[in-house]
Amino acid sequence: MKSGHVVKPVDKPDHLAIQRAIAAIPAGRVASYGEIAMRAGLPGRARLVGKVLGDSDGALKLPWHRVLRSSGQTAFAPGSRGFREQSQRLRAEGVVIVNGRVDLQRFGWERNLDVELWGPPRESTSKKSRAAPKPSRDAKPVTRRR
DNA sequence: AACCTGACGTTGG
DNA sequence: CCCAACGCCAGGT
Repeated sequence: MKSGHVVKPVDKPDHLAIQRAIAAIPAGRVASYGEIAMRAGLPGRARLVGKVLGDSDGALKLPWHRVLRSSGQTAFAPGSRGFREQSQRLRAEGVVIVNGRVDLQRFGWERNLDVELWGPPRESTSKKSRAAPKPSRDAKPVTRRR
């Protein structure tokens, strides 16, 4: 049977790669659409990641709730069904959400070492961050050499 | 085929 | 921090 005029929702290599990447996010950690695209070998294709998730729409057993925007916010409108669903699932895994936002420095799958070692870029207009880069509390004993 | 629409991201103002 | 402009690309009209 070769007349495959019926294409399954997801069977493209790119989609499969994305699904694998999402499935690989450890519980209790989160990753941005861009990171997933990157891990899937598709840099710059964050949108495709959203597409895949939207199409599958929970049909697949993927940890979709661990995928956030690069800002640390969910892709759903605050207060919406999806927003609450995702928030709840994340909290259930121990992910802290403040103002509908997750600190990617702490819960990101691949955290940014630069920030952990050098602290936030430039002095934020905030009150702190003067002379105390102060690594994240759960920052591992990164044997910072050099 | 042109045009619009996204579970997005980055840069600049 | 908010917003606009692009960049990106698969699908639907």
